[in-house]
Order: sequence, then structure tokens, then C-alpha cells
Amino acid sequence: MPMPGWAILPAMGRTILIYAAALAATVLLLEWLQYRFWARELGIEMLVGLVGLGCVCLGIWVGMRLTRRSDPTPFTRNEAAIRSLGLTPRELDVLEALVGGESNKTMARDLGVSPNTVKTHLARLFGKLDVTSRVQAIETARSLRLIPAPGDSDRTIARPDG
Amino acid sequence: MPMPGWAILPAMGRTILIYAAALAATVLLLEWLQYRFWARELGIEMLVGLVGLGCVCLGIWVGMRLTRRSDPTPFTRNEAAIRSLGLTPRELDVLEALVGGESNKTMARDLGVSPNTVKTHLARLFGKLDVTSRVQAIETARSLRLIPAPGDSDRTIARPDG
DNA sequence: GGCAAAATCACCCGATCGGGTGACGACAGG
DNA sequence: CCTGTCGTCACCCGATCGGGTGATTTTGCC
Repeated sequence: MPMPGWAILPAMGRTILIYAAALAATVLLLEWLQYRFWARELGIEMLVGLVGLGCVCLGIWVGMRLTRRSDPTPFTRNEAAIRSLGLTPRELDVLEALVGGESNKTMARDLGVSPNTVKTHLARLFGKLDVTSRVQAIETARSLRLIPAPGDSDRTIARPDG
Repeated sequence: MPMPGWAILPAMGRTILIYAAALAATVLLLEWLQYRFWARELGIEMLVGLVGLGCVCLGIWVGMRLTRRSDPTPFTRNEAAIRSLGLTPRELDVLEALVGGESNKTMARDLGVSPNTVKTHLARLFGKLDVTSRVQAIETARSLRLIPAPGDSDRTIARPDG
């Protein structure tokens, strides 16, 4: 389910409603039970302690739900920026191949075209992104969400020692 | 404060201790107060409700503290990888300058050295990272957590001794 | 059919990069 | 004292890059 951005506040509101309902139900339940049996059996202190413990657990659960991030960030490509920059599909292919750090010759082989073609696409890409080097093109493209940044889609964990 | 890795669990333990102490203090406070005044004045239901409300707030606070800890990912530089690769401090400076996408000449001016020196550092960097291009060096360095990735917090944790 | 955009490829040329080698001074450690 | 590491700089040289121009074919659209 896509879950658009405006849904987060209603989601939190629903959580708060659930919490309020649970609290009210607990209070009602206690009001119904307490006078009859437990107040005399356990004593007021123990009863209050149990209520407090239960409410603390409930609060922890609520607090965790409130701060839980919906963070995975599946990386939606910025189509608006692509259109406003006038990037063609082939130029995007070259841009995606660029992040591999390969040479123009290798990218040309991977894309099935001539190195000269890759050079042409790259030149137009540099002009449209207003950069002068491959690294700057990658940085700019990532900041514009044209290509996924490391950590967006797949998380590469480093191993400290070999 | 360097805050070594083992300190995170004691930090959570401290939070739990604070929560336990607050709960105990609340219970003791109530035990001291309730019999004298409020139990007769407000009635048991209101008292239990107030206790529950307070404990829910306390629980929410605890829950938020427990989950907010691990979120920001402040990018701790992988010192182990730096040592295992044998990267020198100056090579790391060149590596950090590399992500700007500038030419060797510009990096040399920024670092206050000759372009030939930058070339030498870059050559050794490429050899140690086992790459052949600037882009690959940046990608590898990011995957090894040698330099911050675009998604990470841009605030670098202090280097140990400079 | 005509037109415009896109994609492809070629060529030239200067600047830069990447690899390799050698050298010199500083500095720590055995 | 000697050795190793680090940082600095220089030179050569081939490969690559980046910029520019021009041309052809394909594609889609009016």
C-alpha cells in the first residue's frame, strides 16, 4: 500500500484514539472491578501500582509507535526534475551507467553503442546538469533524486576488517 | 565525548533505571499522599485515573527515548578499515577532497600542495582501494564508511587524535 | 510527406587523468 | 646510525576525458 504523505497524521491520530480508548476501557474495567473485589483483597497501593505498571507499558507502546519511522525510502525518481532539465531516456541510461565508475569505453560496451555516442550523451548531460566532471554529475544527479543514493534502495554494510 | 561502542547499552540501561526510579518515586509519593488527603477528597476512581494518566505520559516519554536513540545514524568513520587498508591521513584528505568532483589542480590548491602530490596520493589511494577511477574510489570509500554518504548526517564524529 | 527531436557515430584537439619511476627532507624506532 | 614510513615534488607517457562541430538514421507527430 503506497500510503501517501498526508496519511501520517491521521495514522498518528488513530494511534492516539486507540490509546484513549484503551485508557478509558481500563478505567471503566477497574471501576467495575475494583469496588467489588480487589480493593479490599490487594489494598489500594497494590492496585495503584498495577494500574501504573499497565499504563506505563501502554505508554511505552504508544511512544514507540509515535516515533517509529516509515523510513525505508524506496527512492521514487524525480520525474519532474528530469522533465524540467530535458533529460532524454538515453541520457538517463548513461547517467545510471556512470555511477559504476567505468570508462566511456566500458559504458559503451554495456550500452551496446559506440564510445563516441557515450561521449555525446555525457557532454549533453554535463551541460544540462551544469557540471564539468563525472563526479559532479553523479553528485548533482543524486541531490536531484535522478538516481538512487547509497542507502536509499539497498544498504551496503561495510566489513571493518578483512 | 567519544562515546565508545559499549556505552550504548549502559545508556539504555540508564534510561530504564531512570524510568524505574521515577515509577518508584511516584508510587512512594502516592502512598504517602493518598491515604492522608486525596483518597477521600477525589475518590478512588479519579486517583487511579490520574495515576494512569501520569504513567502513560511517563511511558510515552520512555518509549520515545528508547526508539529515538538509534535513528539519526551520525556516520562513524570506519577507523578499522582505514588501518587495515593502511590509509595515511594525507590520503584521507585527498579522498575527502575527491568527493567534490574537482580536478587535481583545484584539489591541490585547496590542500595547499602541488598537483603532482595530489596525483601521487590519488595513485596510492587507488591502489589501496583496489580501484582504477575517481568515481570507483568514492563509491568504495563510501561502502567502507571511510567518508559520509549523501544519506548520512553530514556531521562527522570527531577523529580520535588528529 | 515534412518536420523536429532523439539517437547514433565520427573527427579534431587541448586538458586531464592514471601509471610508473625517481628523488629529497622529516621523523620515529630499533 | 640505519631503516622504514610519510609527505612532498618532479618527469615521462599513454589513455582518457571534455568540448566542439558535423553528419546520418530513426522515431514520432502534425
